[in-house]
Amino acid sequence: MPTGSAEPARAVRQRRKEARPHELLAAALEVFVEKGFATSRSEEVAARAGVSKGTLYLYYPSKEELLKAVIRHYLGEEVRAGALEVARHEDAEPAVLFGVLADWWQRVYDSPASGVFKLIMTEARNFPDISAFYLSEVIEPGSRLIGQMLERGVQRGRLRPMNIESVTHSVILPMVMLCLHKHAVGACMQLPERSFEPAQFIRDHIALVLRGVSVDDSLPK
Amino acid sequence: MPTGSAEPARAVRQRRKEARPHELLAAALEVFVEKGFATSRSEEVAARAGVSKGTLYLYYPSKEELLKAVIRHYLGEEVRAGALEVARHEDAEPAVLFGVLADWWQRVYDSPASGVFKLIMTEARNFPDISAFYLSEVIEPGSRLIGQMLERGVQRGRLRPMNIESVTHSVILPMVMLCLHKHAVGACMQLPERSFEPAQFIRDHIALVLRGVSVDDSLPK
Amino acid sequence: MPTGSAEPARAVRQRRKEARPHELLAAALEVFVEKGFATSRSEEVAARAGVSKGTLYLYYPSKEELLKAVIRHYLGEEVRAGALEVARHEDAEPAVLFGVLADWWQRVYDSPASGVFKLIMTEARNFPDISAFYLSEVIEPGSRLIGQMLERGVQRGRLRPMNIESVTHSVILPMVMLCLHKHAVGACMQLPERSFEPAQFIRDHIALVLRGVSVDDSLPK
Amino acid sequence: MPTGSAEPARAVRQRRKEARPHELLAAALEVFVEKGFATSRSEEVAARAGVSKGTLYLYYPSKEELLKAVIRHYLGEEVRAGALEVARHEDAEPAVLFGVLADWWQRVYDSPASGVFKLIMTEARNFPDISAFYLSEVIEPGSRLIGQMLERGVQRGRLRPMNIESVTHSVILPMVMLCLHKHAVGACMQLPERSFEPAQFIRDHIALVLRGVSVDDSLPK
DNA sequence: CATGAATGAGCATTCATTCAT
DNA sequence: GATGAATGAATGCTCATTCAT
Repeated sequence: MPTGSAEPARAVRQRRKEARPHELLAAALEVFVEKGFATSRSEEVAARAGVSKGTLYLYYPSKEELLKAVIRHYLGEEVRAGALEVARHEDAEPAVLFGVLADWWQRVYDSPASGVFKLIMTEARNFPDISAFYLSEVIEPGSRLIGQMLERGVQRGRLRPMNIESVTHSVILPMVMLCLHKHAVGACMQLPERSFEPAQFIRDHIALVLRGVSVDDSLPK
Repeated sequence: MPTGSAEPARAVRQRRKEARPHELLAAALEVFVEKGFATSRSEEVAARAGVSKGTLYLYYPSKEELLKAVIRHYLGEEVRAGALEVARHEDAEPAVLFGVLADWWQRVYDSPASGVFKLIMTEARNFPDISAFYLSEVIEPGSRLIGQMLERGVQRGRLRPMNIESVTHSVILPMVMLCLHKHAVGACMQLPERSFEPAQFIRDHIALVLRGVSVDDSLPK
Repeated sequence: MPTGSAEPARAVRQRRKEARPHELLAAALEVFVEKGFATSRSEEVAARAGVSKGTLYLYYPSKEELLKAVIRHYLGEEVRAGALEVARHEDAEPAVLFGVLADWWQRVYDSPASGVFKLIMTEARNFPDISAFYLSEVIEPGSRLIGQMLERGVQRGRLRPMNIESVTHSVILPMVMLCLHKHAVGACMQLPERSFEPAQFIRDHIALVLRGVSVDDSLPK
Repeated sequence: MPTGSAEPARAVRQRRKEARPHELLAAALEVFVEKGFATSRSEEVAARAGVSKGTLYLYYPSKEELLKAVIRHYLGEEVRAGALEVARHEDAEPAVLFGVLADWWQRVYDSPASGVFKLIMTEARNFPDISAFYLSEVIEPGSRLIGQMLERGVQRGRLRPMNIESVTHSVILPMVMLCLHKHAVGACMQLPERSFEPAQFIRDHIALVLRGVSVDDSLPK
């Protein structure tokens, strides 16, 4: 038996085997966001990843664990990237930092990761693990990051004194909502007439908040 | 023959029959928001309304129709009330109108109706009817109302020229998100330390946006 | 209170009360034949008789008892009538007796009683009472009647010697089958092209059998 | 590595998978005929085929489709076989052809296929598909076959001129009725005293009709 | 490792029957 | 008597999970 043909095959097999978890997570995210966790059939996840039902269970012991893995994977990754980005501009002007923020949201909104927010809102209550993870790995660090950003701006006299908590949420909540909307109503209905432009909204909203918190003489004329 | 004893009995029966739909809708909203539509058992809805499984189906032909009825009932009611409220202050100052808005959101947030927003985000994609209803009965009239409010402010020189669309969403989205959060992560996790106060946030956020769109010299010093 | 208006009302009520059982049986026969016993809803029977669900149970203690009453009523009645008719022509020629038979079948076929045969074939196995009733009240006396008719013809030299049992069934079975067909396939499909005429068939079939059992020289030329 | 132990296992599995549909159809026919379609529990069908509820639905998407498959399978098969048989004797004497007919009916009566006639009478009205199938696949070709047989007999001067339609039905209807009876009254009641012998009846009836339609001088003395 | 046939717990829905009015 | 609201047992069907191949 010639091994010449087997070796590349093994290589491909090897590659597949390593790629599997990612393929499965991607497929699962897609299906879960589309149909909701409870109404998603594990067979469809498997099919969309190009494997059979049985194979899915080789990698994740249950549908629930798969869900948690999806959330951990996609959210952890994006948040870490965002934190690094902000850290790199630590000393920048508020306007610059807000720009970095807008960029990050734009990226998240455009990526599949945006769907994870829908999953969290949908499933958090059924799976407290998810709430805990979301709180400790996303909300907490995210809020701290933005809070520090705002506080530094205040200290430097570029931003007005404010309720840091509230403003932080004023920045974050509409962005999360935008992601949710994209995968909920937005996915099955076209907004009518004067259609809504997410990319524009992200910039506009960040700018609006910036204006709202800036000291008067730093406002753009 | 004294009918005195029969009358109240009939009255009670009658009252129940009329009250049933509302009791069922309330129970359904509760359960659907808590567990998600797909994982809610119709028997639990019935039980929480104090009736048996079968009775539920005497009033709503299917779980799905029950869901739609819940959304139509709670959302329609609140939106109508809000529209009337705003209409009554048609000529008021932007600040006053924003105050009316904040009050309305506060009421919705505190009422069970807040859960409907979670239902919509959760189920819209599976039941396009819901998306259509939400768009035509909530988003459309709500946006128009706020849009007009903003435009009038601009015309009178109290508000800066702005992208009406974006600002409208900047006002609405975080409020919707707040409702969602209340019934998702918020329902099973206590926010830690510097705890988040929704009532405060509603006021702060509305004020922030107001500041962001006001002409400079009308800003509170 | 004037009793003048009450008296006729009582009379009507009385009349209704007495007519009820028949109205219910007629409605039940109709519905049972149409939908099959198991798929018939007792509410529909009641509705078709113009009363409410509850009233039905005032007259018959269960759906099953209603079924048995239907069969007993319609079948007993027709068979008794047929027996009398035949008895009245006891001494007639075979040809005349066969004519009486054809007339009886024609009447049964045209009346709602035809449906009872479907009910029996459909439900006999689930309710052995029905089989027993059918056997003892219909098959037994009917066969005996026809058997005697044939035997007398043989004794008088008008009919050939034959297997009485078989011929009896040759007479009866297609007639029963005709009734069944009327309420089964015949009720939801039109026979195509050279359409089948039941009235004609009844005559033809009886004639065919008569010819088959007649002594050669009594055959119509 | 010896594959000797793996092969039979796969073979068994394979064999089961191929055999399943037939096993299920056989079990379904049995149960449906016994209890009636509506009162048959799909779980019992599965159990009688030796599999679990879920497996049934792996092969047939619903109880209704299973019913149609049963009818199509059993009836189609038998009718095709009968047609071939008759075709093979195309030029034979009427008496021979009638013998072939009697044989076919005897086979059908003895086989489980006889139950299908009960199913058709029972369910046709609830499922018009079944009526259509029965008409086009059984009644139509069957009648044509017998009609041609009779016509050829007339042309050759062996049979009297007759109403072909009626005689065709005189041949068929009692046979169908016999099948019905076997699974209805016959299945739960023993005919008393001078017991009825189906095999004898089939021969006798065919002979009776043959005698009824033969030209006088060809009648058996 | 991968497959997909088989399983059976779980749930929506129906409807005969009851009973307060 | 008559009504129809309420009940809950019964059953079709789905789908996560297992395991023999």
